[in-house]
Amino acid sequence: MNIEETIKATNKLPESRRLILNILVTANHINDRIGEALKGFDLSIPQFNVLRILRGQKGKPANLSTIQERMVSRMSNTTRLVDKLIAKGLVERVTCEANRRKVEISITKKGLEFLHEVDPVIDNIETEITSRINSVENELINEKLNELRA
Amino acid sequence: MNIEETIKATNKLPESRRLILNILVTANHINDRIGEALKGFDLSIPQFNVLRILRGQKGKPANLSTIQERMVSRMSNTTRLVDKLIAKGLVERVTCEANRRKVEISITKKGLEFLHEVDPVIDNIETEITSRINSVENELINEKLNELRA
DNA sequence: ATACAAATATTGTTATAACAAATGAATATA
DNA sequence: TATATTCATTTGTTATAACAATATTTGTAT
Repeated sequence: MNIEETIKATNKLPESRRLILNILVTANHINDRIGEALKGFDLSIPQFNVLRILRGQKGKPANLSTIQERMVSRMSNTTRLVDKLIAKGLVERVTCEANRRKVEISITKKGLEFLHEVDPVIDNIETEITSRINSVENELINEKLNELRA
Repeated sequence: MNIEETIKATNKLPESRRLILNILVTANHINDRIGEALKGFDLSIPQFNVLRILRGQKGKPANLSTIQERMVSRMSNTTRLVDKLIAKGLVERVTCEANRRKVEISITKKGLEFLHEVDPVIDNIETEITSRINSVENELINEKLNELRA
């Protein structure tokens, strides 16, 4: 289904707006699918995002600003987001000794095990969605999206 | 800049996740740009979205469910979103005589004039972003995004 | 007609996000 | 060294979103 149908646009959209809307609607669709799956794990998308970032650190702790700059969707209060993950025992935080303004945040063993359970569910969704186009097309869209953000 | 750099991914991303992340990050980028511009008009993105939907009705009022199914980002409480627009005098609501469960929502003259001011600002952003790729590429991405949502 | 179910919107409540201000620590400057 | 400035995070407050429950009207079956 094309975007015009999807959002039931009544009048013809200019080419620029059509692409913009399509990207936004598609992103929304993806978020809905992933968010729905994460609900089964009592995890929000930003929380999942932070967990993956911390795992990506491979043991090395991250401070708040590092997390923020790597998040898909930048957010104002990452502190409280981390608080939630700490409350669940998935993450831990110690104040950095070298620079006591900073904090060192890292994923716990429990957090890693938890992610390990969640991963395949999300992987399935991601591959299911992207499998509808081929590798060449995938790569092309990647390039073009990069250009749009340039 | 590619997504790996943009989100500073430490390890190589599988092709499926890379595309998914790229779409999400790009959508976020677009929303940030548009949201920033709308702030000058004291308007949120969903509010702007509703106004455009109502204008698209060309005089014919819309009820809540119609608005919801046309929104880029489906939301649970459209009632209160419309309330905000009514408070600003940009929209009006009367209960539908034919089916008194429904309401008839329409954009006011003031709302139309207001949109007319906002439009060029958003148009500029949309064309500025999309002008970085050509028409053929634009069309191709549109098609492929449609397939991803299929 | 009456009762029951479905449609449509609203309201209440709780969680999350956005924004601004404040804290505390490090660094630069005089 | 004292003071100001900047940095990194936290906290308070307000706005918005998500979720569940509640009207209210309509449609349907008996």
